[in-house]
Amino acid sequence: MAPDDDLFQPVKPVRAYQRVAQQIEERILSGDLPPGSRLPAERELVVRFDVGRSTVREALRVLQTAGLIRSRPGDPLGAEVLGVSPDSLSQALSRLTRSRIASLGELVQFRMVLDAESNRLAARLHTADDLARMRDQIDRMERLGASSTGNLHAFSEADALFHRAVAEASGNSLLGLCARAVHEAVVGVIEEKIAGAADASAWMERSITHHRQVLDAISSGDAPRAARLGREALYEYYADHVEPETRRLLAAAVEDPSD
Amino acid sequence: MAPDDDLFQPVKPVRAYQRVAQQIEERILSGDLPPGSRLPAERELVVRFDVGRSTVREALRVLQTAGLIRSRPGDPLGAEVLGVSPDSLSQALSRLTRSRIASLGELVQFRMVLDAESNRLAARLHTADDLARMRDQIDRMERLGASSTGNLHAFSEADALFHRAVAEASGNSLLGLCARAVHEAVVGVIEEKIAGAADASAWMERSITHHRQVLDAISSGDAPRAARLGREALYEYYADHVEPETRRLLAAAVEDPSD
DNA sequence: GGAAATCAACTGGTCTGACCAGTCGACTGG
DNA sequence: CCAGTCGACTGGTCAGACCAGTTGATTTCC
Repeated sequence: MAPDDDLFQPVKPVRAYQRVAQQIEERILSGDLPPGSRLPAERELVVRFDVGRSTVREALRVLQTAGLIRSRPGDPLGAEVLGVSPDSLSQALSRLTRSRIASLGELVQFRMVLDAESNRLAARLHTADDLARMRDQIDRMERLGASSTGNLHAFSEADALFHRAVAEASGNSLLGLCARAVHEAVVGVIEEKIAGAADASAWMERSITHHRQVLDAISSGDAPRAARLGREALYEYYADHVEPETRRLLAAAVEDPSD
Repeated sequence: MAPDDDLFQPVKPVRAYQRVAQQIEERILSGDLPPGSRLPAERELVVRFDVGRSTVREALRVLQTAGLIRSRPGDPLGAEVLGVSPDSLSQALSRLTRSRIASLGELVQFRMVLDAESNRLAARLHTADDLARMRDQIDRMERLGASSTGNLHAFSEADALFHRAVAEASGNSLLGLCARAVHEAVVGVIEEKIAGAADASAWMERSITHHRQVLDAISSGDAPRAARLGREALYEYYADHVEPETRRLLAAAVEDPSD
């Protein structure tokens, strides 16, 4: 191996706040500071790291932006460790979309891929427990839908939990995490545009039917059908809301002849 | 619609630095501050926003962490606007992995899904230009491989450009961006463990062959085959390096009967 | 004795003012 | 015309102060 010019590399200055943030992040990611535990107070960190308070605060700001910690004025226990969350993921995705680097259509198509693959893998690798969790959420959705109080919040929470159960069954948490992040990014982009557009109870009805079909496909191990159902549902739901010029992307993604 | 209790929602305090950061981010994402343009100096922002310098600095720190701006001491022009970059995406993914929320196996499996879907869509939607770009990179890889100088850096750059070309052809930039982010996260996790392990020139040889096959499948519109090739290559390359207990995940992902 | 009001000791959020090392452009001396 | 100097910036850091809010112990009042 010829050590041509890789021997010396440009040295980049490391700011004090970076060293502080990195040390704390290391402790959190390694598990030394589990979620729920508390960081020392800012003024305490100042003496421990031997830096100024502004430096500590910039470090904490970075960690907070990354969703690793949360701080609240007046809390005598110090900042709370949250652990790793997909928040920063969805934030990054939402930025990509809002800056029009990625269109809404791409976002939805991306989620179609993610959901379809989650469903496919879940159909293959699920356990009885996984199926029970999914069934529970569908039952809950049904109760909420029947009561007609229009409690959409609880309904979409059950929906989220269903998807989480599928992601767990798939064995790949990344798929579920990313799907959730994409979903949040989509919501952040179109927001109210959909919110009250359609008749809520009719929509809930359809949603429940769809979830039942997915559960059926997964529990019977029909991977291709589970995947296709995931894609179709998203297409049906979002196709009318994406930019016309990207709709063909969705169409290409939904009509997958391989399954 | 029953406005039960959604009428009033808990009000959450908005910090001064958040308002500052949000205003600047808005200008960047909207295009008012295109990449390459400059922000006013910190002390200038202080008077414009009418806040303290620490507040301005925390706001800039947040934006810098998100990869939206870059600042350098002494620069009389102020912080440089970078525009939206996928850096924060890969950073978020890398954190998920390092915290062992996502295992290496999941990461690789995730990339299998991403690459396979990129290839699949590229096989359907490619243009002649796309194909030319891919061919260019393969040619470049071949020249680099033949010269046997072992310039791995340039080789992997050509590899990255090939994948970017595929992502562009697929019409979904998100797929490529995420794949790249995952790739960086994987590299960050196993790093040298692979670097000099195998014979470099033999590996380049195989890599070139694989890329030729993918290009062939894409240009002939054979979507299922393109997808399968993408999965298999990753499996072949990484299977030995993931944790044994997650290898079955990879196996489940690679042997997709649907294509 | 027990519930309610009070208070002191914190917390994080913000501001001010200062100093440093580095960068850059203009000025200056050859 | 070029090299060196110098001063006016920059961002990075620190110290110290004040504020509003939370908290828990203390005191007050029924």
